[in-house]
Amino acid sequence: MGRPKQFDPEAAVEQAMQVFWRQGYAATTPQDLVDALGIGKGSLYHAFGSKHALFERALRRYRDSQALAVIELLGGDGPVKDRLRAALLMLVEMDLADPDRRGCMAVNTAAELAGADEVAAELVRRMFDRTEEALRALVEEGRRSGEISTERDARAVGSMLLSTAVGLRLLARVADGPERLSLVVEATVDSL
Amino acid sequence: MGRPKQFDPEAAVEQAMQVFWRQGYAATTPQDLVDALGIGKGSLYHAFGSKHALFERALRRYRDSQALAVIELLGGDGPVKDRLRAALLMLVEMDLADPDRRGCMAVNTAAELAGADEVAAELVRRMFDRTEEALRALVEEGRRSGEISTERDARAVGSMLLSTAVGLRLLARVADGPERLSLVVEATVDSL
DNA sequence: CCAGTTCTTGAGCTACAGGTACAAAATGCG
DNA sequence: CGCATTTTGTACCTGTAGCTCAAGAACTGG
Repeated sequence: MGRPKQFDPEAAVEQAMQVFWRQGYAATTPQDLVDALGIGKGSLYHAFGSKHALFERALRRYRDSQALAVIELLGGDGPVKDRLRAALLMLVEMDLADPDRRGCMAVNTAAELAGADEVAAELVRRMFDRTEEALRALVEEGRRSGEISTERDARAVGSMLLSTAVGLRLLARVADGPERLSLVVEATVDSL
Repeated sequence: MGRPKQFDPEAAVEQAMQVFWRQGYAATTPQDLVDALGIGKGSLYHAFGSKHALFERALRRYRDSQALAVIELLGGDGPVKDRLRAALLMLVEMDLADPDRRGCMAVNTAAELAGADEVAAELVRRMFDRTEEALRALVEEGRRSGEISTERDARAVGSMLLSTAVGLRLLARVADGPERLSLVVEATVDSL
């Protein structure tokens, strides 16, 4: 029924995600989006309704593609500390390899919109919650296997690891080299 | 020597800092600034030149007033761990007590502008460097007094603490309560 | 092949961002 | 007091943000 779409909406959201990720919400103009998606302005608004709605879809896409990837990495096998180190190092490498140094979109969104956009804030909150949950599960696994001390509360350690990881990704935005970030990873793993 | 200014430039920069801190750079309009500073648009541009120049001054003011306060807290006396805990808890309390939940302006600026504004990025980088340096000095003091293990590199631990503190302040932007953040502080201090 | 539906494009719209121009007003100086 | 100098308020300017709409193109069912 009706004329078929001439573009793939998912691909368009993907492109929008890349732009929002690089520039943030406020600094991204409809023209930026039109250029990146390769469709007319009318199509954009017809398909997505508003800049904000498109941002929301982009952020959900980020969650489903990027944020989950890290969590899955934590759930692999092998020594717990090795998994944690591998996951953190992957973040560092990804962040530094990105020519635009965009860091983590959830982190950037928290910093930019937490106070003004409750929908975005809630999405980010949940992403953080999921990540923290995965970290806590990893810690508990390590406690069971004897790799991690049982002295400290697993929940507290999980929260601390989330905090460190979030800080790591923010520092990656201004870091002038990999040394410091790698040190953070080592010190963090060693602290368990 | 000409007509004297009818407003205090430093007080104006202070107000501008509050606005930028709350809303970020891109989301702040000249009108917002005019309203907050209580001066005419002509005076604003005559005195500060551009929105960006005013932002830069606001960020420097943030560094000199806010960022240095934390560093000074670390340099007090008493047990090292107590000082660290007190400093981190103060951050948490301040961040949660703020009705606008603005978090740390340096962190927010890093997230918003690191990729697009080298001047701002450099300012933030230096703030982070100074904080990290203070944390490292604290760790070294703790090592000398026997409060902190000498197994791990002091520089690495200092970087890790910076990362955790930065993460903490970002999480404060979306946190729904104090529990989790307090857990992070305890786990961090206990990890030393 | 026509009716009804959905999509596309680009022009156009209102409001405001970000800044400039300028003349009036307020000073110190000789 | 006249003068140069600086500040102030307001009007004004250009460009663009963010969105809407009209006109038509591409489809489907009957």
